[in-house]
Amino acid sequence: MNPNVFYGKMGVTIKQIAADLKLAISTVSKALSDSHEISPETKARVFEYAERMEYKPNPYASGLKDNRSRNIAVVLPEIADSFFASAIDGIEAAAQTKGYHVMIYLTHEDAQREHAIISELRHRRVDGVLISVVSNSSDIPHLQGLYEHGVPVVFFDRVHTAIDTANVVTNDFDSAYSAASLLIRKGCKRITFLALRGDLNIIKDRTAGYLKAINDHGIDTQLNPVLTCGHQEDETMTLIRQRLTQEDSPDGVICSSEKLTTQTYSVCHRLKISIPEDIKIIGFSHLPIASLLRPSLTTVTQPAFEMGRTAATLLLNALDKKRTILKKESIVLPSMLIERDSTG
Amino acid sequence: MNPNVFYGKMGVTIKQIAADLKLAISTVSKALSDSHEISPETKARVFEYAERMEYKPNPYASGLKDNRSRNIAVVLPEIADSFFASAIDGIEAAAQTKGYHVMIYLTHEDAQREHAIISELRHRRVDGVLISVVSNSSDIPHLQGLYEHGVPVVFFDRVHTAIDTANVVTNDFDSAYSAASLLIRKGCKRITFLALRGDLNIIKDRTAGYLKAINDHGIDTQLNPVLTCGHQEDETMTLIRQRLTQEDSPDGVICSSEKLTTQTYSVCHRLKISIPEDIKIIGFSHLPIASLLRPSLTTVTQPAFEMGRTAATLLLNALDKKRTILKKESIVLPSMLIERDSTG
DNA sequence: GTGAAAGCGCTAACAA
DNA sequence: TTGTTAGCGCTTTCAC
Repeated sequence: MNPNVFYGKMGVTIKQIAADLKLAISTVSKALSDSHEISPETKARVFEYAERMEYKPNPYASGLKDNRSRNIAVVLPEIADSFFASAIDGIEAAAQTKGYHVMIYLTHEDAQREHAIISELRHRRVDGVLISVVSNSSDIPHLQGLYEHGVPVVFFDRVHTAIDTANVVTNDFDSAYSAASLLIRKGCKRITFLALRGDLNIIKDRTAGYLKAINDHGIDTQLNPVLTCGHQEDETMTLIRQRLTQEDSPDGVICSSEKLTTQTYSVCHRLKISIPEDIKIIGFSHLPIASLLRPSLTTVTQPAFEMGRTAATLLLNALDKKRTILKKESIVLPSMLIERDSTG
Repeated sequence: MNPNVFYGKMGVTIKQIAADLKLAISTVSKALSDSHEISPETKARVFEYAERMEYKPNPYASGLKDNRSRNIAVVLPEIADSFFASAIDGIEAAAQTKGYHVMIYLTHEDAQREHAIISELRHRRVDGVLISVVSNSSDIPHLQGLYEHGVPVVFFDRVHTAIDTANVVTNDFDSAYSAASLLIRKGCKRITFLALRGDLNIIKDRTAGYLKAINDHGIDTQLNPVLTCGHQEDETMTLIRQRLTQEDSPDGVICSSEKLTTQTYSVCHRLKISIPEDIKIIGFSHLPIASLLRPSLTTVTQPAFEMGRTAATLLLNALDKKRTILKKESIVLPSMLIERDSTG
């Protein structure tokens, strides 16, 4: 069969159906939406014919009227992080049940890229935006603009509190507090907290929780510092290696992100520092295979799927009611501290 | 500030600009597209005003004309698998550079869901589709229909050869052959190949490569069987556990998917079967942290990012040329067998 | 109960 | 060089 037969064969339009059935376009439109002002016979004819022709309304044509596409955007720093992968899973689940479609945008921790993406989203390609930001200090005006122009925004995980909208987070402060307390309880005297450069609320909260625990236990803060790492892999690995080989090297580490966690493990493996004997490690990570690591990793595990689903549901509910301004609220879903072998 | 001030404040339209500048709509349109038939002065005025008003064309309004949205769909079994996460990364990278937008659909290994999604995509919400199918036996008519109705389809990884379009795969047969050869070389006498239920080309190819290796080495096929697992976690774990505890239990396992790999590791850990002494393991997996597992895992690692990017590029190039029928071709990107401790 | 017509935001053929 | 008009596919008044 010649493939060109099909070339450009588009779906049937309402116009086509109207012509074929010798009806007015509006009659067909009403019939298809099961309007009461159309006779049962006509409806039947139209339905049957539409079915046979596999008619499907063009979503963007209908959307043109009320300016909706039923598309939402998800803007993320990266996707290779299992937290974000699971979050997307949750978002997609919520979207599918509500008849929305999910567009993915990756910022790769680059504020400029994020900026470009946000700008692009002003064009009304999507009805709303779910975002986990690159940094707190960047791009507030743009996000604010997006929001003000009728594209609602819901933050999740990495939030901007400067913008008055809904967000979904986890209890970062408390989790870090618990993590530090665990290490202290396990006898660690020189803990290092690995923070992430970039002015992020979640990192600030985790750091604060850690410091509070150190303080509450009356421990020397000098010996239990915070080490701030960047997003560059080589640089960070070097930093971690230096820290683990210096004099008075730490006997406990809390890694505030998934990447930092795996990087720390790598360094320990290479330097043959044994976990948990020489050093105990806790990672903020959603890794499903934490238990298969060498040794199995004690984690603060975020409710990633639920956070994604909750954020999406908040957004979608608003959209369904055609509300583009969301009540400022913060939904906090708890993380879990799961003890495994890396804390001995 | 009262948030309601902004409620529903949409972007400026070309109509608005025309009215404000006392120009015809078409003049503005042409000016904005830098048409040669508009005077420099008018252009300047329009540009400047559009800039000031932050005018952005509505993508779906323009798309209505030529029936394009510049959206593409990516249909995947799951996202928690690091292969697919990386593939999305590659797809998104290609899309961003070409000005396309990526929509994600998750089938969760469910043929019905896949079917529903494919149907939905017929509605011209997207200009093209990248898909990694749930199964070979399902849904050919629907995909064919999609394709024939002018929505080009490119398969990647899990392909349908029944449809005459482009696809991107990796050298599954050869990789499995190499994997089996490695185990044989390492002295394994009773290898089990864990296949995945569901009529997938990649699994068939991997299985075939494995069997060929067994044959080529003149080894007893009875003692080196293929065990087919399902997608249900509990069921699969039980199956694996039974296999590893039976009489004449295997001294080598090749896991044909990422999930099977981690499940096999879990079982070994629980049963305290030591890798690689009691059993050697190779996994088809893109896991970035394979080296951190206990013990580090020998993998067949797919070029996930490249596969995604290549598939997207094929599709996008066709779309740019308004070709909706793609030449039937198969691009094969090589996987890498990376030896680590799990094969001793 | 059905149809004509306007309009969503934009492009493009054709007039002026 | 600029403006008028028609039309993309669909919805929604408003007439008949």
